[in-house]
Amino acid sequence: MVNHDQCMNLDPVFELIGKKWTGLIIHALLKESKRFSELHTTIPSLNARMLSERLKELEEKGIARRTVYPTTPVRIEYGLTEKGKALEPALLELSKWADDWIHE
Amino acid sequence: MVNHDQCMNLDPVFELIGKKWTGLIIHALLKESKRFSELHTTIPSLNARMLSERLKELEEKGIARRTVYPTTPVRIEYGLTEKGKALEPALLELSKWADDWIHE
DNA sequence: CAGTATCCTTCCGGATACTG
DNA sequence: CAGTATCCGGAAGGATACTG
Repeated sequence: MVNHDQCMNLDPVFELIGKKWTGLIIHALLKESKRFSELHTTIPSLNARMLSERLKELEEKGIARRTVYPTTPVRIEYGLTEKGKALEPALLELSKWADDWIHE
Repeated sequence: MVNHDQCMNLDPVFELIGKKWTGLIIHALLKESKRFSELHTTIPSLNARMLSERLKELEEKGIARRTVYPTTPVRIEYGLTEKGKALEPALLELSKWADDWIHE
């Protein structure tokens, strides 16, 4: 569809992680796996429907993983796959850039 | 509005560069300044209205700069500011991640 | 060449209410 | 707790035609 150009690989990246909240969710999961409600309180301004939708997308993209622990009551945790964890350096660079250049 | 949290600085970043085409445009300008039509042919699937809109946004954010050379005919070039150029490491990391993890 | 104007459809995402 | 269903307004963005 598009020419082979070495810069073209950036477009899919932003389609994967450019949506609202996605970066925040990934960042929150980088440190450790979290339950739905933990994510919910970590990012208070993000409502449940959005969170659910984003998590489902991240699962489909192979970035996040949903694990069910059959305890009583069940414990459901979201964590990152290798692919997801591999985003850390990039997010770190973005974060650094924000520190340097975004002053409110 | 939201709690002070060290991860919160990622949200504005994606608001700045998360929109469709933005990453591609910045990447294209990293190597060298380009004219409108050059950008247009570099990213063929991006139409003129979008390109114009994104460039205007990037200017407002202080990431790109529009320079008019009063030659005949006038030559208009778009380049990156220091702030824009500072995004290179982050884009590189994202690009690396794409190479490693996005196989069609 | 370097855009702008207009139209029009799809997608996004917030609020709210409900479920096992 | 961990979500899903539904509704709905507004923004995003593609196509096309036009301008100095």
